[in-house]
Amino acid sequence: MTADRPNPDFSKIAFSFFNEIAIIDQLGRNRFERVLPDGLSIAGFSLLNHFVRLNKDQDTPSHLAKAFQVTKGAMTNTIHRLDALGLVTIVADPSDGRGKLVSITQAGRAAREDAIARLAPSLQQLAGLIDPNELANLVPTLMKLRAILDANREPDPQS
Amino acid sequence: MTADRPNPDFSKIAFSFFNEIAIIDQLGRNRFERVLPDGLSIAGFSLLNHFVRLNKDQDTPSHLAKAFQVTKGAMTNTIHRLDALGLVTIVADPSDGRGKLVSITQAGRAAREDAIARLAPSLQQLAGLIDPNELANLVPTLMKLRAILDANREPDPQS
DNA sequence: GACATATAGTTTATCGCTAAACTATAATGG
DNA sequence: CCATTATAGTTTAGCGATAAACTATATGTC
Repeated sequence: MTADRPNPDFSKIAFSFFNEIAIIDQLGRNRFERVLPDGLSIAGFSLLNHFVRLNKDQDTPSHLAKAFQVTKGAMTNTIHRLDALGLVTIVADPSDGRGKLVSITQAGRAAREDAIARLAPSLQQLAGLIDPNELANLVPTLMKLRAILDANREPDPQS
Repeated sequence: MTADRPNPDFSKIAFSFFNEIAIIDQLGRNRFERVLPDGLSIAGFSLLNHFVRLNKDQDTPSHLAKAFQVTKGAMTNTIHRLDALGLVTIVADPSDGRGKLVSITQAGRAAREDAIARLAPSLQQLAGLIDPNELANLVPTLMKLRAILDANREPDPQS
């Protein structure tokens, strides 16, 4: 007897949810971006971090774009900025004439270390303000939601 | 005996948390933005929605910037775009020579209704994929975190 | 009342992102 | 083998946001 249009409660909840998400993203992004060194953005730092965390030192732009769920254009931009800073190198993929291979440089590793050190005070402040368990408990649910949103978006505009 | 630098667990949790937040924000923003009418962005829709929800029909740009936690420049941009679309009007504040007053127009109310209608299928899809309770349970914690982040940011660069 | 300071809004430069058009190379299948 | 189609990467235009510089009006203080 109901439905046909979305449950009004769900709409309200979803609106609140996405609204909080958007503000937290902005505040979090801002908080971290301002302590990052020189020309390093969160996008750049994340890329460097990716190489270190996964213990890779080579990856293709296309694979990186997928891993970070950004468009190829966005990844081109991020990579080129890091390259200009000497934090990654870009070479042609010998086994695929279309492809390139991105590697983190020694300077890139150092920049990542430096960034982490600079992030520390900010994280430390948060650690004193937020219950780690509360935060930890959120993560699995967020991951699930992210997966649902990811799997159910409009046919890939661009992969 | 520990500490001095942030608990490594907390850092990891915080990284995961903000990472999920960023991706969800992007996916959610994208999902909704693409169904919005003509030149209406989420920023614009949110502003129109603000007027209707709070049953206001006048507000100052400065107050709006604070309400949405964006810079004045961002709000100038959003308002001017809505004005260009005829969805709000901007007049000088008679009681303050510096100020302006923004009002939603009849067309603005209609555009909001239209936007909500267009959002419906997307929300309905989500309602079928996500447990509303799970989502609802997240919101209070997110609000708390948002408040903490908001209260503890670097001295307002610009208010 | 005059000067210093605070507040309202705009502008410009920069960044990250998307979308879409474009180039070049690969893979597929008649 | 050649034509079609898919994939890798780049480029351009546009949007929302920040930061910082700037104009104009208010306010507060001596």
